[in-house]
Amino acid sequence: MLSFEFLREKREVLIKALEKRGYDAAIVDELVKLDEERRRLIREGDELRRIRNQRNEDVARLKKQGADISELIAELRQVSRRIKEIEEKQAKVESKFKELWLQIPNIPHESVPIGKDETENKVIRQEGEPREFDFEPKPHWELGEKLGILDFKTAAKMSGSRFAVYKGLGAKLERALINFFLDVHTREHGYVEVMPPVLVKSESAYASGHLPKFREEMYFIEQDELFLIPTAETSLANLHRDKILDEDSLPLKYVSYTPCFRREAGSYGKDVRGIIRVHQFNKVELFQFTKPEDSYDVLEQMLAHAEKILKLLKLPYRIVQLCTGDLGFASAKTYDIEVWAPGVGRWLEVSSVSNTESFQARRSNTRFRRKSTGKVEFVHTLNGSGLATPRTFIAILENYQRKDGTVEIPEVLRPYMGVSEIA
RNA sequence: GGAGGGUUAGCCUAAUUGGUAAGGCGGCGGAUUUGAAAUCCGCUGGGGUUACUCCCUUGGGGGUUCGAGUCCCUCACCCUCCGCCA
Repeated sequence: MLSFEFLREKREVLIKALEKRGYDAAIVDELVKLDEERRRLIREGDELRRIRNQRNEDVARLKKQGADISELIAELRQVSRRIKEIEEKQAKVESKFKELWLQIPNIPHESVPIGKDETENKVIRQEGEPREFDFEPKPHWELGEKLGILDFKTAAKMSGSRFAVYKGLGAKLERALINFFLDVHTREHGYVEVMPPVLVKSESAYASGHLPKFREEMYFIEQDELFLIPTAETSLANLHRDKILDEDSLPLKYVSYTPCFRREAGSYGKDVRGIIRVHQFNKVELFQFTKPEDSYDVLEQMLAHAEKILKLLKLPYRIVQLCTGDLGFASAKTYDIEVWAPGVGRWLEVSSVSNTESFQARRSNTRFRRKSTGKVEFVHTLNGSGLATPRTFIAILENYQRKDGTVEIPEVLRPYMGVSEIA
């Protein structure tokens, strides 16, 4: 959610931002109209309430004196009726306004390149060289099935397409990755480990910005009106909802391992094989609450924290800056990290690091009191995967595969695995 | 699932039979001071307005009333106990 400032004083900035993102800016006119209507009703209602408050004091006083107040009360009954009418109108206008306002995405940071979709994202740099193979590298689903560590047939029977059963060293590798990620971020990068619920109420999904726009992307438990989270970000954005934090406590750094659930509606036929795109996956998520002036430095730090994992795993990757057309709804600036997967011959997104500035903080009403002024301000929130496991799993199988279909385990994972290869 | 108790501002705590939320702490600003402490004064969340001595805010929503923290209904969350389950 944005400050109303953008609707009133900085309307051109808002319209320009929407256009850059490829949104229809016509919604702004409607919002302006509703906002004006809303304010008109507030003024009208305030005036009537002021009269009512004043006259009610007269009622109390006169009643104590034993005077006849029946006329006054009859008059006030009228005033109350009008107040009620106005309040009803106002509630309608406000709910319409809010509905539209919640659909407005964040304003892209000035450093974000303008572009219409993911084809216009910018590759900023590449780290590590893709390995030269003296044989044709196989895709992970072939390697995984042959090694008996991934079972797609059984998963399809149990749960349908886009699921996988991990077995034996496959399951262990998955668990090793999660533990390795958590250990690096808690020990080396100073994050506090958090294990949040993976089922959340709708208001939490609104706060994180996943509702209303991504309703179709989330699994919904109708009986209890709960959503399965698509990312730990959804839960973590609510950690300090409706709180005023101490300035000294910032930045607050959290790391969470959670399963993530995505319906992948509309992606039929895309990445149907293997575990590139699945309905349920594991992810270790970094999340920070910062002061506004620090958030862009923190964005770079978080990118480095996520990169550290790939460096330790010795996997080649590249950093991509998302253009305005591909930027996430809540994000003002995002870097993606893509790892090289030689078996499928593609760069795969394993992390997305975003600064939402105060966008989520407004929705979640998360603020801090600034010591120098004593005033409350919204914090900035940032999130980044550190990392998502399936595509890291893919990259390990495909990059560390041998000609005979066996896979070497990266050095740093061996203490977690207890073995040096999957054969 | 059943019974009872609770939710007041950043935190803590009040509020006769319904008369419009009182204090304390913390924080910020100011006065005083060589500086600090102490003391005193003001401010403290949201909104509207050219502006104000204006409006709103007692967990959410609704109702009764001229007027609701207070009475009624409903929902959420927390605590205690019972039942069920792990």
